Formats: sequence, structure tokens, C-alpha cells
Amino acid sequence: MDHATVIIIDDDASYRRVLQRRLAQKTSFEILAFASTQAALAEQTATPCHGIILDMMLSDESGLDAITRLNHHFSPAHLIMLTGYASIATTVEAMRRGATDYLAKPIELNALIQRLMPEQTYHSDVEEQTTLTPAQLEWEHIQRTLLAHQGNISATAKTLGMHRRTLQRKLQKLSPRR
Amino acid sequence: MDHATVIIIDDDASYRRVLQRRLAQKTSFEILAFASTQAALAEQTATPCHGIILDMMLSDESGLDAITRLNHHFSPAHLIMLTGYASIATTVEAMRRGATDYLAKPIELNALIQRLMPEQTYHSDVEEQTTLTPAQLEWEHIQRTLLAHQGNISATAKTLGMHRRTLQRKLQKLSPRR
DNA sequence: TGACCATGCGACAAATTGTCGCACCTAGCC
DNA sequence: GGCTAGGTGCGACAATTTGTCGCATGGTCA
Repeated sequence: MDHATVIIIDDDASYRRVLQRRLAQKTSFEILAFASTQAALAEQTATPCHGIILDMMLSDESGLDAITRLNHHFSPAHLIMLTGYASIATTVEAMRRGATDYLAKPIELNALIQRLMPEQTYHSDVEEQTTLTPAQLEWEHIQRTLLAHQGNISATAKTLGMHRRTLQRKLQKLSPRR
Repeated sequence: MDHATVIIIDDDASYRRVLQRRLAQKTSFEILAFASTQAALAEQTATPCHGIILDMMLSDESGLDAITRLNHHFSPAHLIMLTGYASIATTVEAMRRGATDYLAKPIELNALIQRLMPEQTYHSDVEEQTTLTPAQLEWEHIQRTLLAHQGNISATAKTLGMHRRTLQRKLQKLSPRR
């Protein structure tokens, strides 16, 4: 039995529970799961924290903003961002703030575990690279602009020359990646 | 006049030259441009290196492998990866190896400069006027891809994941103007 | 409290894309 | 020549996406 913990933070209750159960099955970590950063930070941890799996789109705040605090509080060996809305821009931002990894949902459990315990195997497979589709390129551009405007949708839509309603709709869809 | 240099490494000669000229125009850095990492490393630098702009797909090696050596040799304040084949996985890998930024081509000059000198700017007014619309970016991207396929419309449409009929129609329209 | 702004979202018209099909052209080959 | 295999241009119609308007909610500031 391992005495280290892995913390999951995701506001999607079913996703969180499934992940918790399956990680507990396949690893020897103690898996704690929370719906918010606050809840996680309130936790008194006796055991060291091996990893944190953090959703990007929390209902009450951006996962980006949580990175620093979580790192500070738990000093995990791995801080893995997880999101269905992945983009280069947010990846860069997350890594700068101290994330150690960034994965796009849906992710296979084994891939996640491998990122959590890279000591075993893990050859950094730099995946197949294809030229971007216009949709992907647009997504990246939108994400970059959005970040430059601190997430302000109205302002972003204006500078992109796009209707706010359209931008909203595009953002609701998942990342066009893959 | 600034005494710091910015180094461009890209094996595409025309892209490299255009970038060099335009950066020299818009900033006060001394801009050096090389086709390979070796050529850059051979350079004797008297002035400090402010930034390195590194293409991911060099003909003789992966830009990823160059990151560590370049950082070691030049200790730039910014090491910006540039690629036409962006993916989350390579972004993560590049950031881990010491890149400070990662951008997908085509990228606007102003966006690049902003990443090079984040201290300045956030004059939102300047930025608002120079941000390309998604349609403009797409146009650039289509033109690049078309060139890469020697003008073959069918092949271009396929790699862009776009219907040939749609590409035809886009090409019939004029370049989206600002 | 009121003015202001950002946001989420429904609804319907306008515009763009996907799809199928067909004719024409060129190059390579038996 | 006749055959085949792409590539191209374009019409037509359905499917999807965007533009536009409107309204309700929630936060901020004075």
C-alpha cells in the first residue's frame, strides 16, 4: 500500500466519481476527489500528495487560477490539467503557472496513469503531427485572444469581428482537436 | 538603441528573412537569423540574447531537441517555439524542456512581438486594431497550404479537412480585407 | 437604487458548407 | 486510338452555421 494521495478536482460529479473509483482500482494511491479548489484546500493532509488532477473549467473559477495555490499548498509531484476545451494558448499558460502536464478529454485511464507515474515506461510520444485544419487554427486564435482579454467574451468577440452569440456557440463546443 | 539580440532559427529561408526584416523594423533588437541550430550555436555573441524564435520542424532535427542546448548557450529571456503543426502534446513537451512560449503559424507579427516583449503593451487599443479576424487567418493558412501542395486544390482540401467544393468557393472570393 | 456591462440562451432569418452529380481537360499506358 | 485515373469548375439542394434581436440574470460602482 502506498501512503501518498492523488487529488482530483472536477466539478462534474459523475466524471469525478468514475475517475476516483477507477484510479483507486488501478493504483495504490489514496484518491481524494473534490468539486472545487476550496474544498481541496480545506483538506488536512497528513500524507504527501503525489499528484493533482485538475479540471480546467471549474464552475466557480478557472482551473488556471487554482494552479499556484494548489502547488503551494500540496507541493504535488505532478499537477495535471484536464480539459475538453484544450488549446495551445491555455496549455502554455497552465505550464507557466506550474502545471506539469496538460491533457485533452476524453483521455484514456491508462494514459492518465502513465502521466501520473512516468517513472514506469513512458516514452514521450510526440504524437502524429498534421497541419492544422482551419477549425483548429481558429480555435487556437480564439483561445489566444480570449486569454489576452482575460476571458472577456464580449471584448474578444469584438476584436475578432465576430458576433458575441457566435463566439458563445463556438466556445460551447469542445475543442476541434483530433 | 537596444543592444540585445533576438535570434531566429527557421529552415524556411523566405519565412526567416521576412520575419527578420519585419522584426528589425518594428523593434530595436538586433535580429540574427539562421537556418539551423548549429549555425546559431556557432555564433559568438557579445550582446545578451533577449529572445530566440525557434521553428519546430527544422530539416535536420526536431526543434524540441534544440531547446536545451540553445537555452544553455544563450540564456535568452524568451524562447518561443513556432510551428505549423501544433499539438498539445508537443506544446507540453516543449514547455517542459524550457520553452517559454509556443505559437501556431500563421501568427501575426504583433502577436509575436507581444510575446517577445510582454513587459510593454497590453495597450488594448493597439492590439485591438491589429488582431486578425478568423477569416483572415484562415485565408493565410489556406494560401500557405495551397503553396505547399503546388496549387493542388483537391490535395489541399483534403489536408485541411475541408470539402473541395468549399475550398473552391473560398478561393473564388477575394482575400478577406480588414 | 439606478446605470452599465457581461453573460446565457431562445428563436428565426440569412449565409455558408456538405454532398452529389456531371462535363471537361490532361497525362500515362496498352 | 481507346482506356483509366486524377484534377478542375460549377449547378443544385439539403444541412449546418452565423447574424440578429430580445430578454432575464448577476455583478460592479457611485
